[in-house]
Amino acid sequence: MGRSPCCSKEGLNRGAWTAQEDRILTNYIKAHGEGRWRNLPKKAGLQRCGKSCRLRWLNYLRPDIKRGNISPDEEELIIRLHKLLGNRWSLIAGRLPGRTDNEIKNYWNTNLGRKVQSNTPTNSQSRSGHVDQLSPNHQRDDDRPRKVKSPRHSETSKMSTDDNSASESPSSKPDARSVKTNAFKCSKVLIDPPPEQELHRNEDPINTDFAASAAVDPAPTGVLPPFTGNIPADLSMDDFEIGDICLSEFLNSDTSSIANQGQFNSNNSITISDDLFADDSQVQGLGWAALSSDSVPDNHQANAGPNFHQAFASFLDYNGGDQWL
DNA sequence: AACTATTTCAACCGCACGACA
DNA sequence: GTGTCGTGCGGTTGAAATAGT
Repeated sequence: MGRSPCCSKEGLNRGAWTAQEDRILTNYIKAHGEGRWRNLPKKAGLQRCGKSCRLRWLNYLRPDIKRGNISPDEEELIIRLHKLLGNRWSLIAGRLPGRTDNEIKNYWNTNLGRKVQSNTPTNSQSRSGHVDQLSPNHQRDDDRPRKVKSPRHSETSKMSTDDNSASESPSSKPDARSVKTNAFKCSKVLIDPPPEQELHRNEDPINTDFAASAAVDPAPTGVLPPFTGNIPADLSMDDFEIGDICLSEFLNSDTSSIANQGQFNSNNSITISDDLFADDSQVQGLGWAALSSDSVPDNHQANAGPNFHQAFASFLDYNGGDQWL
């Protein structure tokens, strides 16, 4: 397609940003807002590529960036999300307020990838091609003690942003949801379906065996049963497709908005709102997610096995006992 | 103290996608 | 339908920091 490069690279600064460049970029964006990255450097008076400006802002200068070490809770969430999503760092970042995809990617490559690998002795990384992205100098063959993480403040850019974080700590924004919210690139997510006997497939929407399945696993309509354990071990990444938009929307939504999209029923089925059916891609996505099938029945009611039910609940920050509707 | 090896992570790169003309 | 623009994504690189000798 012969695209021209995003900017002429001649005469542009590369490498680490200086405090002055950070200041210029921050001031410009505060005054003019984000976007138009290609023209931004020229207008702001920066000798930088537009992409570089965008990256610097998104990964470092934004006021809602959370700094400091990844907490154990965040780490656990990253592991769980990575298990479901693979290397879709922006999606994962969307569930970690204040964290960037770049930061999570780096953290995974330097810490979690190895940790997860050591916890899963056999071929856990080969399923979808992730957990194998360690660059050569990241690969280690033992469990030597790791260096204590310490700040790598350069004399340049870090200083300016530390000021930033000090003045606007994440704790002052308890409701910050995420740094990035949209991620549409994921084309396929694969999850093992629960064991066959746990799937209440809806072969015939008119004549389903809901009564029988509800008797096996009763739960009040509209209320998710508490999920206290880990993701079921038999949930893995094969044989099961989820559409892009559905999953990203689910993962980037709070439970209140999800409540408008679907409802868990007493028989472990999910009833999907008409709104979702307005978009075929979402229908397919949710259909696959709920049914491990590639269709959704006419009555908009899809069935999910208990395992999938629980996994979804956990990923959506479900807090036991909350009402979905 | 000096040097080398290792680790970390900010920044870069190429590509893909949606919007638009 | 085609090409371009604007943007976002995931993979990779390499400078700097740190640990080890």
